[in-house]
Amino acid sequence: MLDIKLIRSNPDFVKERLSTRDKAYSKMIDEILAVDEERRALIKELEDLKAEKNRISKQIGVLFREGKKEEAEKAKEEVHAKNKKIDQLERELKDVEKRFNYLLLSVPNIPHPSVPVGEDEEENVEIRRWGEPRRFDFEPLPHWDIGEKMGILDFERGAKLSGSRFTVMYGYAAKIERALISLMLDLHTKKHGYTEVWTPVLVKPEILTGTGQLPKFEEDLYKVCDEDLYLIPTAEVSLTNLHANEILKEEELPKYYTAYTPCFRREAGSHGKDVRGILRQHQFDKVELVKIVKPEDSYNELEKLVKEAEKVLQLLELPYRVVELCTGDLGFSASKTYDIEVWVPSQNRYREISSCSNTEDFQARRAKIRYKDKEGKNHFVHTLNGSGLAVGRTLLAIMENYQRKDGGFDLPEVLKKYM
RNA sequence: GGAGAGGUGGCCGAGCGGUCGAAGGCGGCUCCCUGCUAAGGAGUUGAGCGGGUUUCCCCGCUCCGAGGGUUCAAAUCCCUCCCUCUCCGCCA
Repeated sequence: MLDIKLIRSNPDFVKERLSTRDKAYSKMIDEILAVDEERRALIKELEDLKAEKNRISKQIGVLFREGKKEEAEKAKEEVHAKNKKIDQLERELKDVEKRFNYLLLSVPNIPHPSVPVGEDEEENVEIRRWGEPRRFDFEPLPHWDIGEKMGILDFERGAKLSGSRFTVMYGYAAKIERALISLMLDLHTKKHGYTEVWTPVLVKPEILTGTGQLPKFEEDLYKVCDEDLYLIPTAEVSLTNLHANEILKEEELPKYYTAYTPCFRREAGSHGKDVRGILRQHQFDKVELVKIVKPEDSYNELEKLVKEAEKVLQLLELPYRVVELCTGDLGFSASKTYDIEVWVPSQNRYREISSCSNTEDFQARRAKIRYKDKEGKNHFVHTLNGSGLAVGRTLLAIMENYQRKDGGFDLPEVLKKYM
């Protein structure tokens, strides 16, 4: 959520920056400003009335004590009248506030000035590459062929149990999945200073509002029936909201959290995209990294975060590149995002395996995560998140990059001790 | 799921219709005392929003688990919900 004070004091700046995402936001800002004005006028009127009412009410107490019954009764009537007006104004304000909040919650974050301006992923900027894509002396197979032939990936039965984009894994594949999770968690906790966390995967709507998935992206989420709970699309949701509505002490920062969780996404709007294999599933495993830091540190921390995620691919010796997302491809909550893309031989291109973002105070403001500085003043923290990494996609990358001519595949050296 | 108890400021804990944003204690901060430390003394110490002044000062509104209700007036009374604890039941 953007600071309404910023929108109020500098609407042109906000519009200009948001237009690099999409031109349509300009109109939205104007609407917000109009509703905000309406809202504040109502608040002023209401508060003046209440102040008056409170004053008289206190008097009534005094009058009764002094035995001035008649005067007290007269004052009662007066308050009665005020209450009627207050009631009406309060209803109006509630309406206006609802509209105001919805609008404000629907505005995306302002891209950092360093983010390249562009329309879509075509205009993302490659930052660096690591590793050489392997040259095969045979035609490399897609992982679904390898997996089915080996009898370790079962798409048919996945569909039987749950529908399309669900997969069953047996034996070797299931075990590698588990080994990868351990490898990643060990790396981040032992080498990068993260605290391992285990979280619920069902969360309340306000939690998803905190990180930005709601109210705008409800169609991407699974909601349980009979209860007001949603399945998390990423552990970023649970981890970041750990400190929702808290005021942290300055010396508690930074906080580094990592968690393995399954993630659930409806993949609405991705019909026909990546339908084969395990690249895009409704349920997938991910090890997530979340940082809660002081504002002045957040961009340094973002660079570190990307490198921490990259380290996993380096250990697994999988070739990858890092790209910086352009304004048009930036996620709703992010100010700046680096994607890590792993080499996928069967597609002859790099595919996203991690997304690392600094949301600055955008999520902190929604989730009310603050810290108290040495002078006792409260500030919003900055929150960052990144995949470290998407586990299913890592498995897929291993299967394809390490595949052999005989239809099997080798195991990266580091993984062997986890098997 | 059933029965009971309870949810108050950073923490503990009093208040049970007006004088309560809330006693008291602990903790934090400032000052005094002190050769230093400990002890002692004095003061101060919640958050959000709106407005004024424009800086860190003032004014107003709101917040005592959440939401409703009664009342001129609710932390205090009533209703609903949520959460915690104890016991029972069920269960991986």
